[in-house]
Amino acid sequence: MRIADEVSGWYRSSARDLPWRRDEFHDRYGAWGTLVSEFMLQQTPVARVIPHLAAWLERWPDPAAMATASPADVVQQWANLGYPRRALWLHRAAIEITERHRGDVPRDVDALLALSGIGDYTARAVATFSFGDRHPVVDTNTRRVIARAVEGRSQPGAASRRDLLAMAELLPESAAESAVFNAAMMELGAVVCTARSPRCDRCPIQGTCAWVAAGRPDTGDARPRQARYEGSDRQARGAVLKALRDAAPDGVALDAVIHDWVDAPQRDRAIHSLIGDGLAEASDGMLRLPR
DNA sequence: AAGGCGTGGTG
DNA sequence: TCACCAAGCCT
Repeated sequence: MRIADEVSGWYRSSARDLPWRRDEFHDRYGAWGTLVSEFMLQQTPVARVIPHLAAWLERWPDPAAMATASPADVVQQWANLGYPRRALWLHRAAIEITERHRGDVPRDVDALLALSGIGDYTARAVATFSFGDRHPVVDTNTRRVIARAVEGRSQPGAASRRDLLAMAELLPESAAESAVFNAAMMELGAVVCTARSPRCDRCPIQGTCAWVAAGRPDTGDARPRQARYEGSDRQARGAVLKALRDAAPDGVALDAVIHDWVDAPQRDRAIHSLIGDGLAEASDGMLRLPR
């Protein structure tokens, strides 16, 4: 209760002005706008999402419009946002929404969870931030704030569904207040209670934070480490897909795809795994974005 | 359920 | 400089 009041109060006075927090954004794009923004924000920083979001929604203003696009168009428009499978999942979700829900983004969390590319975070984010319902919305920021303020640890553990219960404990009674609080916890983790250099001097709950009270101890970090990118298969996939985007719509001759790549077997693995994911297709000796 | 999956900014 | 990190999801 105390945490919610303090964090929500801080949020109301100092939240960043982001596109998806504006009334006109919701008036114009409704829950579809929220859904698209949440897909883009899955592991891509806010600053990189903003320039792409408006262009996407102008081109495909509702799920039915997106459902008529080709996978190639979607992957092309996704550009360099990263993790391009998300573009395919968003496209598939648009088709599912059109077929199962008459083109309207569902409000029910279970219906949202049943859509492609939507998990615990995105389903509850849409239900909460677009429809105003009362759910625990837990992302990496929320987990870090709870780990520190409540549990007195320097970093959260691996993501777990238990996190939903921990956040549910802190939620205000009213749906409207809980929506603000969910956004406020994410905002606090994003700009104050950051992963590396937390700005505790500017924190609204510094006085009640268990981690601060304990002297900000290093309690270790059990989160799984991200694998090295340089030299990885992921890097090769990224290079192949960039070549296909740059050469769209015709594609690239199969024997010329990232021809200078030093590790040839790795390049071939990348090509085949992209085809397996539906991010590329081969025919007539050419590799191109999927039609 | 641990590991795979892009890309770019930063402390 | 370079390892870390980012409004996660899927298998």
